Amino acid sequence: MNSPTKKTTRIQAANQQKILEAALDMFSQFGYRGTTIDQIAAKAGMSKANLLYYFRRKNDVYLAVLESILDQWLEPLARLDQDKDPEQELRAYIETKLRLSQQNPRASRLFANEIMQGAPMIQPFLSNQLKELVELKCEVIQHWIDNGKLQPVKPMHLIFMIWASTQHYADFATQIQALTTDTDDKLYKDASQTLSSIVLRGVLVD
Amino acid sequence: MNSPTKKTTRIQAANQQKILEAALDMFSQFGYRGTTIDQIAAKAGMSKANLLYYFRRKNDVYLAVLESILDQWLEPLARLDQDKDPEQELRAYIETKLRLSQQNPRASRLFANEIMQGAPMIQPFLSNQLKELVELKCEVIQHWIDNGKLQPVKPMHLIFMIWASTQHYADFATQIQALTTDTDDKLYKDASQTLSSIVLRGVLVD
DNA sequence: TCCCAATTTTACCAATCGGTCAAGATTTTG
DNA sequence: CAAAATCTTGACCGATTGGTAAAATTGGGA
Repeated sequence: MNSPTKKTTRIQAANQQKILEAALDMFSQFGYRGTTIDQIAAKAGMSKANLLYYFRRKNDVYLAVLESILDQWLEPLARLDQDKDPEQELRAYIETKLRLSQQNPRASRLFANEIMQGAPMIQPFLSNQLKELVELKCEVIQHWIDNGKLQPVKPMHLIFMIWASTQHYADFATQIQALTTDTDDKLYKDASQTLSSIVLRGVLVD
Repeated sequence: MNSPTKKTTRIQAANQQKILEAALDMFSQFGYRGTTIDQIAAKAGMSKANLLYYFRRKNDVYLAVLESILDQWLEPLARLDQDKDPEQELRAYIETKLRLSQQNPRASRLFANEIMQGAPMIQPFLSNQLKELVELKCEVIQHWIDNGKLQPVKPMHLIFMIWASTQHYADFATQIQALTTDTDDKLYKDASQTLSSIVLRGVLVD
């Protein structure tokens, strides 16, 4: 099943997918400790023992789901291009992050949950891949600042600000739904407009 | 113990406090389902049965901790004063929220955790107290916009932005610690400077 | 169609979980 | 100081949890 030399059968592919979907739902809501194998199995429409035929332990399911979302997390930031216009780059970055939040809020919440639990499973990812990428992109932002294209802000904190304000719509969706009756599309449209205008007006040099 | 006519003894006061402290720690990390009574008791330095002498059920502990932080959540936003200068008010709001994040990150994470679990315990708080306050303060912000003091942004989204970017330092502290070696004080000082400058430059009318 | 591999289900296990209770220890009160 | 009140804890309970093994069922290829 996790052997690279074995073929994945039709049933395996289907069931693994079902399990990962169900697991994403449950882990993103209740975290690792708060989610039971039975919950995931029920959501995936199978028995617990059946689920454990495909993934040996609860931990393996969790890691598989986490791994399935981590590349998504790196990708938008990796796109920030030093040689392009900062206004366009930052606007695109905010857009992409909001699109992610809208299209896969559970992934955002899973990530948030993992971080709040102290990131037991992804500490290497944070300290290596993410750290390297963030440092690289801080240099991009600093380059723009040094060239007089952006106001002198702390690059890392600008990145945090964009992460925070775009992910918020996914992570705190329950709160937001209690506060507004806007449709999803209107909500994200207004978010995009507001965040872009404030961030860009706040960092661009005229 | 929860009877309003009974005196709280010295030991009760001390032990209840210990339990709430320990519970804040555990619930903020693992959420309701992921936290056991034994964990809390161990952290509070007592037996599980002793803990249950003071709080009848796990749910009662959870509610007590939640209730102890919810007023903190309303208070900074409640202070936004329509008759004062928006620059000062927004700056103060950001400052206060960052102070909260720095001084009680666990409360922030507990709140985030409760929201991500679908807010089963605080739906009334969200729909009533918080909603009313947010609507009221949206009018304050809209008033400033109508008087030409702020750029025309969606008030609710400005509030979300400030919440998101200030709470992020508490909620994602593990991630931030992996990305930077700054001291806590330097981190929050830079956060304050960056967030204030971007938000204020982004919404103030010159 | 048959046979074997893959998949699913059932039954089971030890450990943990939220909670209860009663007895002994400690603190408070008059 | 003694009695009453409060506090603490070990033992216990039924239910749940992550997981295992074997039996039953299904799928696929010759």
